Amino acid sequence: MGATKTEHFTDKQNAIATLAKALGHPARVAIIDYLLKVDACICGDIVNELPLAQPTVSQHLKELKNAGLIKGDIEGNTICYCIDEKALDKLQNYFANISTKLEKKKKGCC
Amino acid sequence: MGATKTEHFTDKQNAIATLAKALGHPARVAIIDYLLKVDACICGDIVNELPLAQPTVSQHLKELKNAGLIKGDIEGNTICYCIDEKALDKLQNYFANISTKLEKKKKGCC
DNA sequence: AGTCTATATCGTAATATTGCAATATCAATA
DNA sequence: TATTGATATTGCAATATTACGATATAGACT
Repeated sequence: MGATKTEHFTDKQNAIATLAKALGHPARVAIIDYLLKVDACICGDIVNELPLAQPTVSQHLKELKNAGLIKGDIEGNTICYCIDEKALDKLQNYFANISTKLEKKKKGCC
Repeated sequence: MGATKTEHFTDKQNAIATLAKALGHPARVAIIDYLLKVDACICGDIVNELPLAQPTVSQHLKELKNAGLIKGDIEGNTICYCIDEKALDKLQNYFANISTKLEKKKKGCC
């Protein structure tokens, strides 16, 4: 035991959970924030922006990449990371959908 | 080592990470889905809806509650869980904000 | 009081995540 | 081709998460 029973849930639920999990660490939220702040996405200085050692940052970048939240093109010597809009659209849609559903209810017991 | 260095990140980043982390497991996404689906939020049957043992479900509910995503009122014998709109609004705003920022860019290098 | 039902907590095993030093890789450049 | 600079990978220790059986708690109903 100890391993998540992904097979018992729907693909959609697993997909949202995977994306949410990737954002479930402040360093990775900080990375997304930074990629948004920087004008272009030619970024080789993410490591300097974060209060973590280089291998740790590299690992967080890998996880964001695996989850599909960012993509990284090799740009000669450095790597150009940027946000993958598709994944963020998925999340935005999910939460927008929840909000409209909650609007419609509004009678709730609590 | 091994513990997340929350103190090095902003409150906002930590707040989003906490909410996202709470949704970072398919069972918890499934719980939110179920609470949305059910008309009223008088729900004592979440355990029967999930393919997990009762203590496990209880633990997931606790985590959602700690993160502020749901609230639970004791309703005599059972407990009435329902979604806490405030937390979901926070998430929706966060992703909506990202989307508009991404709209404005659009020139990106990737 | 005793029983049933719903939920929480405890204890614990299996697994995953976080963080970093050391090391590897690989393109650019001297 | 040797060196430098940027990033990835490996290996490992500390910690956290996931899951569940056993047990506790507490209201409802005999």
